[in-house]
Amino acid sequence: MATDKHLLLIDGNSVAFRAFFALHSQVNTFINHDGLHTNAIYAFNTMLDVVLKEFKPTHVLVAFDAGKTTFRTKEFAEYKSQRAKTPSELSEQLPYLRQLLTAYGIKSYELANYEADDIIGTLAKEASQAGFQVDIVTGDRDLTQLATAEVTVNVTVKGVNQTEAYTPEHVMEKYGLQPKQIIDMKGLAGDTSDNYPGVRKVGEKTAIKLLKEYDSVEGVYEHLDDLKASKMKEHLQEDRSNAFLSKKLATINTAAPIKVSVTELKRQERDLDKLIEFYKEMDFNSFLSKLDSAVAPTEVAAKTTIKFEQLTNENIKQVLAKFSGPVVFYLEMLASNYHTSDFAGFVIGQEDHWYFGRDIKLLQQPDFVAFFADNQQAKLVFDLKRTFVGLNRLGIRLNGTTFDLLLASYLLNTNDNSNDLGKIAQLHQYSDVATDEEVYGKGSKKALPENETEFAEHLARKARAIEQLQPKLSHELEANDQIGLFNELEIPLALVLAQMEIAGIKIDKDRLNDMRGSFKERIQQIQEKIYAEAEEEFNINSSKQLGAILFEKMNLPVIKKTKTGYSTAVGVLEKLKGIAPIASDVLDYRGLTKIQSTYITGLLKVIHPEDGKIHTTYLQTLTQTGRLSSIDPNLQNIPVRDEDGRQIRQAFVPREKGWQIFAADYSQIELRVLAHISHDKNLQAAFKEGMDIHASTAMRIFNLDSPADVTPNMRREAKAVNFGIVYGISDYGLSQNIGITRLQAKNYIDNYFREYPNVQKYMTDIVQSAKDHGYVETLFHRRRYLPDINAKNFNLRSFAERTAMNTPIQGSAADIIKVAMLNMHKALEEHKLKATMLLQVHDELIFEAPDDEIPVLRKLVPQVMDSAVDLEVPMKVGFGSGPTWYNVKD
DNA sequence: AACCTCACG
DNA sequence: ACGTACGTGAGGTTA
Repeated sequence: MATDKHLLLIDGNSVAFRAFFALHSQVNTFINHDGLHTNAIYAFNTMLDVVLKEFKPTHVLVAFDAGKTTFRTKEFAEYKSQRAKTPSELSEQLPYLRQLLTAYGIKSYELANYEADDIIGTLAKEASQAGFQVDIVTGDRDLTQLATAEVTVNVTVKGVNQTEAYTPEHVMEKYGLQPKQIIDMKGLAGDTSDNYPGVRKVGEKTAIKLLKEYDSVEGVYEHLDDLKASKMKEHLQEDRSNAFLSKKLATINTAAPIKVSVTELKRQERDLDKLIEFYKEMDFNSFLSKLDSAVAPTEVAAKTTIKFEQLTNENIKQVLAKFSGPVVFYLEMLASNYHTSDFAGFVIGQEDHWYFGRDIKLLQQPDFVAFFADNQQAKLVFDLKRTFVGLNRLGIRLNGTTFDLLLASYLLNTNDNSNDLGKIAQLHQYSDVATDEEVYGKGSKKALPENETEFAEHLARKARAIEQLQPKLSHELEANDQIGLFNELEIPLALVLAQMEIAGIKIDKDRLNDMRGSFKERIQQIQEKIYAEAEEEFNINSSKQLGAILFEKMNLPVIKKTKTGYSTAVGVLEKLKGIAPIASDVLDYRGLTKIQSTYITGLLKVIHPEDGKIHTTYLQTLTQTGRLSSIDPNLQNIPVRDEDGRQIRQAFVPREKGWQIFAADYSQIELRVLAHISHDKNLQAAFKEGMDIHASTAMRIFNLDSPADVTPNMRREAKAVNFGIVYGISDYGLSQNIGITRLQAKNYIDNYFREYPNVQKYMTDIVQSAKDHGYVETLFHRRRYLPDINAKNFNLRSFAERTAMNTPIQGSAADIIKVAMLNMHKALEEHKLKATMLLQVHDELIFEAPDDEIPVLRKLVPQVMDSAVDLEVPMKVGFGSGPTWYNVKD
């Protein structure tokens, strides 16, 4: 494909717009020293680097819109008139984009009365006739009408760093239309964002159907008489002129009177002096340091120098004695699992005195051990839990941590959930530290740099970044009213989680091995049955092959399709059960193989060879709501709903004979949280009276007088409504979930909101608050930004709205159990119990304890969990114990 | 690496 | 008209 004639055309306004919203959540952190917003410039620059690298064009042009009036507004005064004004934070950035492009040696162009689209269309045509390969980059799908064999239209997805390439084939795949029919589709469907009408009640779907039949708008109207009488036909007739007008508006002009020719667009070298000046003006330190490494490519990307000294047995005493005030400590482990990873090295220091060591035994020197144990000696770290576990493996107890850069960054913005110090530093405008990928590489090539100085300097830079970012992030936490959440919840919780991970849970390996044998036989039997039914052998695990068998060979009805083929998901197979026994067998097969691969062999693989336990890793800084997640292995999704899978829990046992597993869970914690934050009297009454909440909801939404009138099916439906409420309900979602019509679902929801009016008020208010502030909060001030809450795109916006409703509920529940865990950990210590907290599964805590402590736990655990917070409704905690996790019962 | 499927709260 | 339930992780296949 390499050619010496490759033209890249960028739709400047459209990409700038996408760039602006890609970093919209950070619009107030991307401000330069003159108070100029820079988020769109930054993201635009990133995009530019990506596409230049990807397409390696010889010629480049960025086209901009010239102004509001164009030949289209002459045609149709309302064109784009509904469009909200470009935010001033964005429009102030546009002139600087031109500066950036100039420094990059790239021409930009605009033309009075024409839009950027028309410039691009005209040049694309001209260039492809002149033998150029052309790539267009835009955020606007309308441009896919320009796709040809020579012209590829790359539409930005997920921000601006990724594009989807529309060739004519891809347009066909996506829409089932040829590129030139895109304008016919727009003609019929109209475009709300550009504010032209199309035909009433005709959307993309209907338009595509019509065009497949009649090819074009003209074709549709020529054959209008063939259509049988319908509302749609009436609309088509009435809106005929709109359809033709809309098509005209959607059509890109490929003969605009432009004054540049392709040959003038040859890409020039970047003007490094200009670019450096520009980046300094914008405070783009990360781009600056990249530029440095481009100028002097052998050096690690960082712009200042750093000094360090080797730590040795001889100087430890003096080094430690000299410290005063908070000390930064960073321990490096390269492998993904820190419970088993080798130690690579460490750095310790303060105020630009950094001490580096590769020999981990140095840390075990008594002065050092005492230093770590000293609660009065403040330490600053990155990833406290990881550091605690690492030191614990060396027999060292870490106390006195006052700051964790990773945790602080997560609380400030859960959207930036990287675990890489370098990346996090960059997000906070600190660029003097490389990312691990830059220094160590990735995948199989990940390794320490050969040059030890480079390694030491990388660690020293990390330490310095922690120290320098601490005041800024602490200040931001304070501004967000999150100091309590940070100091009193997440920091101490990191230590509790670390100790749970370290404790691990004992596994009965023999039990798992026995199960492996019996599952293997059952799988074999059912596999043979399926082969017999299919009359051939195939890979049942392959949804593609399975689809071919079911829907092509056996001709079963296609219920649902996925992007790539036939869906064979549970719901589909359930529907086929009645007509084809093979569907039911495939379901059984899937159930068994899932248990076998994920839970039996999967868990056997991660049993620690020395202690026979499984040590999971909790991710404390990942979820958007404040929940934990569990990996390597995930112990938060061990089967419980089906009996076959549930038996896996028989392998989770106490670490010693004469001990038991004890488990306690919050009942309906999310609905209780909702009752609390909505102050809804009716919902609160149900909890205060200790009613069965789903039955209570059923009585209200079905208007029943007595609990005895609630049928099991009513309770089931009411339960689904309660779930739906928590998730941010929609009639469609509810109707799908319980198999009723959308109208019925809407009816249920209306009834619900009538019975629980303050819940409805909460939903309305929280969405409005999210729109006003850009984020929502939990009871404990955990924050989630919702950059899409004001999006024009219906899907993005709706999703953000549901998230706004759900996050305070799910997140507050997460806060509450975290408090309970802290208090529980303290209580076990205070009561000097041997009992150990092992696992957390969102609303549930699992312990192991000697038999004689079980009666103590039965009182203590519910009491501690109950009193974690004081809500307007009571908490309820269920609990039980038994010889294995499977057998816990009251 | 992306997709599908399915395990949990 | 739009097309969905909220939050996760892992194994297997396919590209």
